[in-house]
Amino acid sequence: MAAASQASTLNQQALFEDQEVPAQMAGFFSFPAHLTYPQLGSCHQSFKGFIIPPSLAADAPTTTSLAETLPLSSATHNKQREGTIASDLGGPHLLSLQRSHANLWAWGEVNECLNRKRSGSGEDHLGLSAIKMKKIKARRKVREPRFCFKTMSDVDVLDDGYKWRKYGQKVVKNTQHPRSYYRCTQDNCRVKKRVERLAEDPRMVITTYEGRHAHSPSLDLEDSQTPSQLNNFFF
DNA sequence: CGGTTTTGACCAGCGC
DNA sequence: GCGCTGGTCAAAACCG
Repeated sequence: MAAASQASTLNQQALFEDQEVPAQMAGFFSFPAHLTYPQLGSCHQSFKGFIIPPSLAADAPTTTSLAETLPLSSATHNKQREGTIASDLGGPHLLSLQRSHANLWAWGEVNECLNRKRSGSGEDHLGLSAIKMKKIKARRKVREPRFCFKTMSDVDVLDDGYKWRKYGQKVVKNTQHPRSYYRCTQDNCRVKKRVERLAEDPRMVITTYEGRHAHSPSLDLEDSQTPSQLNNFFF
């Protein structure tokens, strides 16, 4: 489990589900290391991410659909196009997302998707068929809030500061890489996560968190930063 | 020896 | 109703 927790270069897309993400947050940016992120906990490495607003994310509850809806190229294509989150923050302005020219590509994509969503054009939203959407909505009723990352990494498990126990592994249809299932080891914490590699590009790891931690990240880590200050980083 | 991983079995939801 | 698929369980194996 923990042996695979050292990722080097990360390049991620983040999908916030069932959460209110400020509209100004959508886009590419860099997550600094040693801050606490919702459901991720304390990240011990910096990574680049792509936030999808909940208005878009709400219809993409599975990692499969995430992979389908977000072009793979958007992560790699924007390596140098991200804004930044200031790490020296405090008070209400925890986030400082720079909406620069260099970020236009990402913003364009988000806005385009938003417009499509608003106008309700077509039967397909983000490439999902009506049947699939129906299926997804049916399942969403009983699901905890989820949060997905698409990561370019040679290791599967992101070091997020929490302790996980693997409880299953499954070969998913149409993929050559198995999906692994993890559960938070903390008592009374029902958070789960799934880790799988993208069929189209095995370099990409998709991590899906389900539920919210009811506790702080593991204390045996060197990070002594007060999680309470940053637990509501986004929310 | 206790915690973690592996892996086959089982179950529930869904489409046909 | 049946078969397929994803998700979970649980016993055995593994490891520090």
